Amino acid sequence: MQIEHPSSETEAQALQEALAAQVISDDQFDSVTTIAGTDVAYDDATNQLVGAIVVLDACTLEIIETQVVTESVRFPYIPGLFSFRELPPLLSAFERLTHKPDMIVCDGQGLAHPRRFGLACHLGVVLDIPTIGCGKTRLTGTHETPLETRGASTPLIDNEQVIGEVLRTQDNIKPVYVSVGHKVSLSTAKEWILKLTPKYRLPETTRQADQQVNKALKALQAQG
DNA sequence: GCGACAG
DNA sequence: ATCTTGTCGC
Repeated sequence: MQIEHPSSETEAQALQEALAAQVISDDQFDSVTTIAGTDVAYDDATNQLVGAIVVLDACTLEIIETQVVTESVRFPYIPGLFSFRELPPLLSAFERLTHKPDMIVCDGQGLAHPRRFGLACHLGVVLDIPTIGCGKTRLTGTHETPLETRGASTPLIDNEQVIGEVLRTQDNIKPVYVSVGHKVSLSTAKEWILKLTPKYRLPETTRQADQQVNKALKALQAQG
């Protein structure tokens, strides 16, 4: 599976604007028994990207399957055009999965994006799978600071619209930025992120994917 | 014009 | 992302 590879920034933006119309921001899924996390890291020495998808049991959060791939960079990192860089390795990893997840939590924004089409939306639309965006830092929008208690949240606003939720996942710890990816409502996305953060700031899905990516990155650097 | 800008 | 200074935040 491959996405279209834009050859310019303008072309990429136009593609996002066209695809953004396909995003569904309501709950459109049945039961969620497995949930996956994704992460991508960059290796300076070889100019390659390492992408990982880890599938967890949605109830016990035990790991069911892991797939890690290493590929050459096809698009530079440009804020707002993040998905064109990270999607290729993630799609490759997804194709290899034996256990296709019922939902995916992405390491980045969904609708909380200048053109309402962040990585989570792009992955969700391309795979037609429910996705949630959960970023560590803000890309766009303004917000009040949520209370310091776990579960507290404030709306993320851009152009008079609610594009996401700033959610405190642990007491006195910096909040995360939750937004709709595809086929999952904002309120449902928020519930899932809370369920996936019983102990740490970031969702277990993201943490496991991050761990796999760094393990592969270390192995890559040990070679040459 | 300057600053800000997911990873 | 990664590294690092220094400590409100507009």
